Amino acid sequence: MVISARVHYACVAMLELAIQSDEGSPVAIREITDRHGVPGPFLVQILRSLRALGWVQSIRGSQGGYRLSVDPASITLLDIAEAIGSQEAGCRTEAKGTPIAEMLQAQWDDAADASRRVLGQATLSGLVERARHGDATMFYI
Amino acid sequence: MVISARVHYACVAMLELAIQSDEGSPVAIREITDRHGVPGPFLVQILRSLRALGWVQSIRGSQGGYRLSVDPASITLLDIAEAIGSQEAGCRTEAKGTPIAEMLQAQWDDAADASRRVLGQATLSGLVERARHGDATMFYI
DNA sequence: AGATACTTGACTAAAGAGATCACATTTATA
DNA sequence: TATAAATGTGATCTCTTTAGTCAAGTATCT
Repeated sequence: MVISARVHYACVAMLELAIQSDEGSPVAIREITDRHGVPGPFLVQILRSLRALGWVQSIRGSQGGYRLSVDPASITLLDIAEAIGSQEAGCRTEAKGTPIAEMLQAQWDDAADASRRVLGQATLSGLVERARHGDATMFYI
Repeated sequence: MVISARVHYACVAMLELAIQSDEGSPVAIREITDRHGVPGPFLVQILRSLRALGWVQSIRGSQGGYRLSVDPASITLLDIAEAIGSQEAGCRTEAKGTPIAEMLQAQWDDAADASRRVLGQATLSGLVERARHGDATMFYI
């Protein structure tokens, strides 16, 4: 499970949208880039992917922006990492299927599963809750 | 924890040496490449790294080869992955230290730790034992 | 001597990550 | 209706890492 900048930014964006999903107005890209120092055009690219997944909705024009279009309790960091990230988990060794290689592969898979289990339990809503209770500086607005 | 081909091959090599550590004669690179289809010159490069770590010993000349120079019970897959692999675990996000970013970072760290815990328990001797008992085809010679 | 096997250092090709840009389109609001 | 504020789209670019290669040299057993 490799966490690239792309995946990290995608999670930041989803969390920002989840936090502000109560309020009616959509969130502009600028709001996110300003707060997190994410390169603007790069975030656009990532939001496009998120939109293609049906997880966010975009509103064009003045006062436009993005809004979460799914229940934040139904999306985990694992979902985002697997949807946005590229490599198909673990190691693609191929080569010859010797017993040693197979045994190793099983270990790599076990390790990857352990990571996945952790990330699969972190829902957006859970993280938002945690942030709200744990740290007062989470309240913007 | 990313398992590159380099790390995988390093583990294959260490396991091969561990299996044949009983016998007096060293193991030639050819024996390993023949059995596992690893590109020869690439394996040489990897064995150099392992030698620099003090984990294997090389014997030059005819009838030469490599031999394990540490207790196979003292080396885990995690040790090999961290020594041979490049990236310093997890995600180097930097950017701004917002609460969201920190919270995410903690999750990435948790996930990486979960992987490490799995690999940290897989010692070479443990794997060799398992292979010997679980699968008769492990016996070469 | 000669075959076998490791030593060393430099080198290359391909892929992926992380952006960046220009230009088009949509919409609220004055 | 003009305009500013936003997103939409596709192409492109550079840098780093990964995987793998090559050539020439050195040591040792038989």
